[in-house]
Amino acid sequence: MQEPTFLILTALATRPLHGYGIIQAVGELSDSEVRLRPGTLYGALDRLAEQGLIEVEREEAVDGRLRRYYRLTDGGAAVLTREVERLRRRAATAEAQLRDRGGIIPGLGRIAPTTP
Amino acid sequence: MQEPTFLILTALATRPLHGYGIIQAVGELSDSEVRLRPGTLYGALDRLAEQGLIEVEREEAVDGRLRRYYRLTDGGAAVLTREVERLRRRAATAEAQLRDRGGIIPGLGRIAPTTP
DNA sequence: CGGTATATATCGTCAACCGAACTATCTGGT
DNA sequence: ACCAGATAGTTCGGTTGACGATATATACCG
Repeated sequence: MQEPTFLILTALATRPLHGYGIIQAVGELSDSEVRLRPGTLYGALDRLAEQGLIEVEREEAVDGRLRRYYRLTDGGAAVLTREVERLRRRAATAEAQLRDRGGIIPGLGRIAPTTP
Repeated sequence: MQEPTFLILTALATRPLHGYGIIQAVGELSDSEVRLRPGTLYGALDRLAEQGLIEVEREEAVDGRLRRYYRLTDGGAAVLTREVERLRRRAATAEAQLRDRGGIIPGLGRIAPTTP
């Protein structure tokens, strides 16, 4: 799962949102690091709905404009939870490897100290 | 950055490795969850070298077969470090959102405003 | 009256990953 | 002696998902 998809699920975790609301929520959740584009969003929305991770909660007509609200399904929440654990494991593994940067020589121990 | 790329950099963090060694290391680092394919690896290797995140350390001819060892550059280590922090932040954000699933906190009521 | 914000849809493109096939050598088992 | 399997690298074609751009439409503010 890529970052935009992950953030869409994250945004929908607390409450149902419509497309534009998701774009804003993702911006806030990522400290404005990720700006979701419409092309990314609506493609992802269709895909995630097809996979059953999200579903249309309701469709509202506000001033003649359609607002389609999406909700995270239980299945989607489960997938997101697993993904969170996955990210944590990856981060921990990489950090451990980075701490060993410089490497060791068997029998001699570390030659390059872990530079703080 | 996607998972295979992330794991390649992770594998190279401790010591230089040749292509096949990277495939094995990624398998171990991911608890056999990720099996890197040659097509993924060699494409990523070229790309990462072009970006300066890794570099060819040396080329060894063992029994007539070439072994090309790649090393993580300082720039690559910096990028990987930033990526680790990014993953942690994403994981923390998603977890916080998931905790709010349903949105009601007993005794306090809803913290975040409802759907606009 | 024009710019910004709200809101959704669609198009073509590109990067990255994936599976598979191919070559080649060394090692271990039968 | 032979074959399977591990080691090691290259290449190709296909698919997915993200991206940028564009289009449409209304509301609000200065």
